[in-house]
Amino acid sequence: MQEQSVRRSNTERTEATRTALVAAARSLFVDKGYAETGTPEIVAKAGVTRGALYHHFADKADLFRAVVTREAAAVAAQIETESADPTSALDALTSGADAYFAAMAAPGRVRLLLLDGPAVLGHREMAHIDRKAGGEELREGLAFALPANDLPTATMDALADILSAAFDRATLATSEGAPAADYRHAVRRVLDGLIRAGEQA
Amino acid sequence: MQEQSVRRSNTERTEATRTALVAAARSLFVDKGYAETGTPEIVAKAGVTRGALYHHFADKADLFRAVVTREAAAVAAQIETESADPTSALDALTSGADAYFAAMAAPGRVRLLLLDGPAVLGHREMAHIDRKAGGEELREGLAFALPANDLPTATMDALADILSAAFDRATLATSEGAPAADYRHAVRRVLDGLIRAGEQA
DNA sequence: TCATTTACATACACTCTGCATGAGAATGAA
DNA sequence: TTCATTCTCATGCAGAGTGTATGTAAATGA
Repeated sequence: MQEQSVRRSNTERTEATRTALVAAARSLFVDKGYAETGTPEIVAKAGVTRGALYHHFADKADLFRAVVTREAAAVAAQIETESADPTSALDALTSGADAYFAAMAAPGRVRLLLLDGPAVLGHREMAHIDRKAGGEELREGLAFALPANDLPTATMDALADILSAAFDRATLATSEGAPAADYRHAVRRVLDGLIRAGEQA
Repeated sequence: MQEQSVRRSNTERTEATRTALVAAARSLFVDKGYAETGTPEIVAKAGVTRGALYHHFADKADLFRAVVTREAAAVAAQIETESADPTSALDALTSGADAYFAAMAAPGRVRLLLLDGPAVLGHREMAHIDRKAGGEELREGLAFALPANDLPTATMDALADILSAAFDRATLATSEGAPAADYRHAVRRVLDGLIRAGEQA
């Protein structure tokens, strides 16, 4: 007869250490940033050794990738649940933008997804992670708000790309203390202009 | 009587080593990125020792700051000389955006100013460097294109901020191989919408 | 001329990353 | 149940890199 506290299945052990590592890493990455956080500090907080880290993750960036992937999924899920059904084309876009701003207001998300993420993993991989996590609301919202035959698909994709960059800058600025109202007004102005120009065309 | 090659003033020596370091660092930062470039490699290429580097610069990031500051000034100067005088409000903005795209097309500038710069120095300091280098064309262009009494100053500043983020994303995307025409059309669409909405207000 | 400052060069201490080796626990087949 | 195999880690090591402290020669200027 073996005690339950000692006897653990491998899958249980794996999941326990992985989640402990991801949680500890997220906390430290948020507080100190990726470059300033060392793996010894992470494993100390997680209660394991560096050997466990390098057994489960290829390297430090791979652990960061796991943290970012979780976070992107959480943002997408929150947007999904909190987005109200639109009453107009403009409302579809602005409410979507507001849902994005609200989701990104959770502590640490700006640093993980907008600052360190692109720097460590690159913009290409970040875009891939966001897309896989379900971050396509903006492209869909644009396609709904603007007549499909008005703009070619490639231009629509580019438009969604630069608009998401504008949204990111707005969240970044507000996270650094800029008044949120100013950026909300600016975003609304841009979206309003797009809708009106689309209607007149 | 002393030979000229041996006898050098301190200011000459300082400027020579500083420019050699900045040039070598720029080349390596562009080719390999900031994190992947070590100070031993930089000083070897510059023909000096690490002692000289740490005598003239506080640390590796400070040397990077010197590189970025020079580059931002070069971009601002190129935009200044190449920008045509506008014939309309929309033309003022689009031609300014085109001048920015052209200036950022020079090799290495995307990596220095849009990728590694914000990651190493932070967005706040990058914005400060850009502003000190003269990167205020966009705010001035907006103020000229949109009626001043239409929007409060804070909203105008926020609008310029998120638009510059959109421009940066467009240059980043094209530098990664995306068709430039798609992003030019998307940018034009956004600017066109802003102007029209401003006129109708 | 000579004291002081400047501009470096060299050496060192420290930290971090990634890997290699090995031990103990879990798994699955006989 | 046994036992070979695989999995999950722990420990130790090698290499690289950063920043600093110390020493030295040249330049400055009184």
